[in-house]
Amino acid sequence: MARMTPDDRREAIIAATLAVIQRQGIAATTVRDVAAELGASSGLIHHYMTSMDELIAEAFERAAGADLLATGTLVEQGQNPLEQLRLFFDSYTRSDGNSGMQLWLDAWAEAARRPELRQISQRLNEAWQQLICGIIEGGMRTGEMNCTDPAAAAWRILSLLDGLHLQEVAHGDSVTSSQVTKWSRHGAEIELGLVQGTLTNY
Amino acid sequence: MARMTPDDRREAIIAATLAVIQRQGIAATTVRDVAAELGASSGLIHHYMTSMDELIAEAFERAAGADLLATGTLVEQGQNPLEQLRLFFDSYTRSDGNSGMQLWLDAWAEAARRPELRQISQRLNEAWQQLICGIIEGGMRTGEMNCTDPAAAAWRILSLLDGLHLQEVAHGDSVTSSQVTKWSRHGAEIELGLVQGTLTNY
DNA sequence: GGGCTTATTGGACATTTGCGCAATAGCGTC
DNA sequence: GACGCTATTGCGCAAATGTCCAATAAGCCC
Repeated sequence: MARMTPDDRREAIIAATLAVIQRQGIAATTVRDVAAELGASSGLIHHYMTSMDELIAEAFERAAGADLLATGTLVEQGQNPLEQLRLFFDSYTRSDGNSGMQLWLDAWAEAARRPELRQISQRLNEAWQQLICGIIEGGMRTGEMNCTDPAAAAWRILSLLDGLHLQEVAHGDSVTSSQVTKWSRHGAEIELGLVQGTLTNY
Repeated sequence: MARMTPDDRREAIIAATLAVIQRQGIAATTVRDVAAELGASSGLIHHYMTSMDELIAEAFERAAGADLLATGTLVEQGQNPLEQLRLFFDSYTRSDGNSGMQLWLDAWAEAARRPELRQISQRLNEAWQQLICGIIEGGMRTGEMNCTDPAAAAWRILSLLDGLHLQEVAHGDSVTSSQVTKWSRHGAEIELGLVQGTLTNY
């Protein structure tokens, strides 16, 4: 393997870890898999990461953080709160199918037993809620949206989305992808006092 | 180890498995751990269970099935759909703190890797949805509740509850237990056209 | 008490895992 | 071109895991 700068190599390792995690899930990811994905030896991984846990935590943060950033950037391009909310749902629902959600399922389950992972998972989830909350507050200022408690509404919208998406990813066909899309938007509509169809037909 | 009836032994194994799962999670549960918990040899486990997956699946089914049955029985005692819905929320929110939900988090995450577990998890989740759906349909007959699609509403109510509860169990303090209680009921109120406070103040 | 059925044992086996370490080789410096 | 630093290798090790199996012994029927 070509010799690299420590910084570059570290990035490459995280990227490779990410690829493996998205393919097999956190629980099934091994040092050897990452090394193979990287095209390097397993010893190299341990030269940069003190433990497997650190590797997993770092990769998860990178992956989940990237999704958040992507959606956040997209939302910013919306001209008004309603359009921002639509962009949010578009981005969230589309995010490369199920691999991203499986990552979250693993993270939530493991959070109870891996403190580092819990911290990251919690921080990112709160950031997602903040993103929605910001849109709602904007919508209340313009009068497009209406609710009594934006923070609570944001948690409900996010949780409904996660809860539905979870069923789709874990069980496949009891809740379908299109139902997740339709139902989560419907939930947001009645939550924010929007006319039915505002988020689905446009 | 004292010799037991196959039926009794099987029960004892499942109980021991459950204890280990609740202590360490599904992913970290091993045959040897279960044997130690049981105070027997590891070989005995395989005399009754053809594989580790079957063992996990059976134990999960027992625990999660019992919760469902308990809530279902409680709901049946409600005199009218509205009271049934209240009993449902009471039962769901109270169920022995977080250990039950952590079990579900493990199950959802592991479902992708353990086919038998996925099947059971899916069946039970659908049963929960059916339970809620039945209440809603009853409420529509009596005119107490109002919604366009009871099945979809049931999935939304369940998913919102799971999504919120998930945050509480995984992250501890970004969403609190009382917020799960309040917010999930609020979601059901607006979902079913109930007056605000119908499910929270009574 | 003898014999039969089978619950139970306890370890063997192959595989996989995270991790460490001595040896190797790539790259910059003089 | 030689030298030194260190990125990289590739194997080895100990521990853990699911599964299997021959040996053992506990209960039951006669």
